Amino acid sequence: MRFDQRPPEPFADAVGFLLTWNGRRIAHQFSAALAPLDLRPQHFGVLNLIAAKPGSTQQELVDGSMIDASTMVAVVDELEARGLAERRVHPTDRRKRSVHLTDAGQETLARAREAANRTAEETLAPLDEGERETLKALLRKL
Amino acid sequence: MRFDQRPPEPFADAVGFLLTWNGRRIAHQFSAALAPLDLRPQHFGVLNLIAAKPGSTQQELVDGSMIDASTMVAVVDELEARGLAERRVHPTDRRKRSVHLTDAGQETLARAREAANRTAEETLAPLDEGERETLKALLRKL
DNA sequence: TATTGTTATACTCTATAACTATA
DNA sequence: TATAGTTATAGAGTATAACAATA
Repeated sequence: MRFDQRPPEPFADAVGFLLTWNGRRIAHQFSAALAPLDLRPQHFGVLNLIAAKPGSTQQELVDGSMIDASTMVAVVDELEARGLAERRVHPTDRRKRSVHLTDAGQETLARAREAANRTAEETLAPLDEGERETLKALLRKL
Repeated sequence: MRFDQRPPEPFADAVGFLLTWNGRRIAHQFSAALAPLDLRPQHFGVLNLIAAKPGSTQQELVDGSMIDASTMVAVVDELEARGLAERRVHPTDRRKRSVHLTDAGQETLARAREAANRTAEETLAPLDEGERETLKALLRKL
């Protein structure tokens, strides 16, 4: 899908289309903003979840995200392979793994958050502060 | 991706996330609404383009949509195989194909438009008329 | 029996590149 | 040489189902 052109006119009138199109466009830009850090949106989301609750089990990460169990394994695998997170044995249940951030993971998360904020700022530039709040409120209502 | 649950709280505060999530959710519902007619959103879009300009070449359909040329071949193939559209020889350029709707295509398009409107109505139910206009205006600005 | 994590696999969707026939 | 349409193929991304270890 190309985002370098305006959406074709016949469609630009439908709210649903506008939402879908803008949603994809923003997801795409967000993804591009994380690329220099070698992260995809999923990694960013999971890093945030771990930071919010260190020692989460993978099941908890699945519940807190919209990623299914087998994909979560792959995401945590990648984070672990790159030294951003680590699996530890769970204190009371040997089936479970407690997932924690490493120091490198903390740093990478901080930089990713900066990148995310910068992109959000760029994307929302056409809207002033009040308009952003209005948009957020409307989207929450949906 | 599951849309049967609310988005996880830590993310629900970011406008970008809300846009992406709602965009996907709506695309998903739209897709589901077209499924009984055995159409995917792409088919619907292309049917609309043909209806707007009967006899369009596939290149014109590509330019008017966000679908690339090889995918367009597949979409038109499917429409043609199901008797909704047909390729005719182009009057002046034998490389080109003029794509037209059949009567069945017209009817299916009409029913698809109804389904699309119905779904849009359901999805946007939480918003009153003024709010919908505001949302549309904000999304156009982005 | 049920759950956690895992693996292997299949499936969807789309883009890329190469080909043909025409211009 | 360039363009319209086509085909074959490869890639990303995700979901499904089956499995081992543990509860």
